[in-house]
Amino acid sequence: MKRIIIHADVNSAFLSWSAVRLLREGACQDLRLIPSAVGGDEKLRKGIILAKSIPAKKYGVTTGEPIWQAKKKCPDLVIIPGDYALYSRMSNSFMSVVKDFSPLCQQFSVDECFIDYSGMEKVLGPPEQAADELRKRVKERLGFTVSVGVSTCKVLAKMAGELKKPDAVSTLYPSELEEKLWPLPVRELFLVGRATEKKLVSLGISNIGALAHSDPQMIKKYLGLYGTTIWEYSNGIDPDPVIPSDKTPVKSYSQSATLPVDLLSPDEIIPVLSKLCSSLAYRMRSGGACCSVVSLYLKDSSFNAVAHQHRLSRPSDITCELLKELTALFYKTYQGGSVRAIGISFSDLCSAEGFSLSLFDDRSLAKKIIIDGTCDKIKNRYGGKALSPASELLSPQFAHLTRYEPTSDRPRTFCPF
DNA sequence: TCTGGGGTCCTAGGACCC
DNA sequence: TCTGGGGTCCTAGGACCC
Repeated sequence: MKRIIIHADVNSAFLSWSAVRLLREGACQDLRLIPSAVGGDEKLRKGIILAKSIPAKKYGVTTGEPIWQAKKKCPDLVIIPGDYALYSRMSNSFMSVVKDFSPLCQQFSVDECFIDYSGMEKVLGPPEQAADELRKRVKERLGFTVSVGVSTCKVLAKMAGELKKPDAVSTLYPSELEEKLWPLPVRELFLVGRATEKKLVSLGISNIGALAHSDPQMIKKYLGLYGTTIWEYSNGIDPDPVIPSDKTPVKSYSQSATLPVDLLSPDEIIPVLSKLCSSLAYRMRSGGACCSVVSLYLKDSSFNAVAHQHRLSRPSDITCELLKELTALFYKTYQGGSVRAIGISFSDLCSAEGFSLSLFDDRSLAKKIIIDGTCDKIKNRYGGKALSPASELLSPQFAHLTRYEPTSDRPRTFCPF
């Protein structure tokens, strides 16, 4: 059976989603049609471009660049703030339409997915026709556009979608590689970033065709396993199957925050660490997981980052245990000076099922587990702001770090641990 | 005026064991 | 006194994606 993969990608997702919402609320201007962008808050030192409209792209505005720099390129650029709750709802709506179209789909990011269409031609018609049907359905039901790519493997379907934007269907079958893929700069290939581009160019390889025709042993010698992968991609080889999203386990949880002001001492930093830890531990428990490795990174005002990690003697999902480990890592990492950003992650995950129960023999642990469980129930019922570490009283400016917890307007109560 | 946040995967070096 | 090599685990850091 011939393999057919379809890839769908929302055009300028964050910007489109905000634009659709504003139009529904009565705005007369469609942000997608003028130079515009979604940007972070400059006052909170998060002033970068998160998504831009196609007209903004024509001015050279790029995702990830500082807002002031983008405005230099395009003085009339309209900047709107991000709305993550909206994006999460829009992403879910998008995936519902896709799943309705075909259950054999894999969500690849907030605004992208793959569908395995193999063997479905007899029921739903030629893949190009089906892809166009999906494009129309999303536009009619949700009001935003997608680019859809069709090919015989995931990487080519994804690259196909890049060929024509917005609101379009493109194919990139193996027979079309020479015409459509190979003339493109090597940087356009999936997984070729700035560093790899530099190495490839130094080897005399500047377009995808040159990579496809190069000696794979030589590429492997310079770029390792990764080199073999991109060489295969350039030749349209990608056996990676479409795995439904509910069958792809989460590998790690992480949370980080750039602070509105630099912090200068452990007394200021530890409360933030505590906040991140309780928020992330809650998220991990909600996912039914325990971790065996905790990591911490600190970024100073010069953007130098240091990271340390530690393997636990046994897996844990208990907030105060995780915080104890993170605090020890902090003192190992922190050499004094200013801290601009702080991040933590929990990895090497295992299922929490039955695990906590086995720790109940230890009375002090049992207490901690009960405390976490009670806090989680309160958060689930009354929202993440219903409970906060008492340390937050000393640093209320960091209250916004819990954006992954459920929201509620109920009054907050401080919890003494 | 600078430069977010959440992920995955790979590599390399050191420790340790057999 | 001087000397092996293979395997695994742990940790730090980098590259890439959206």
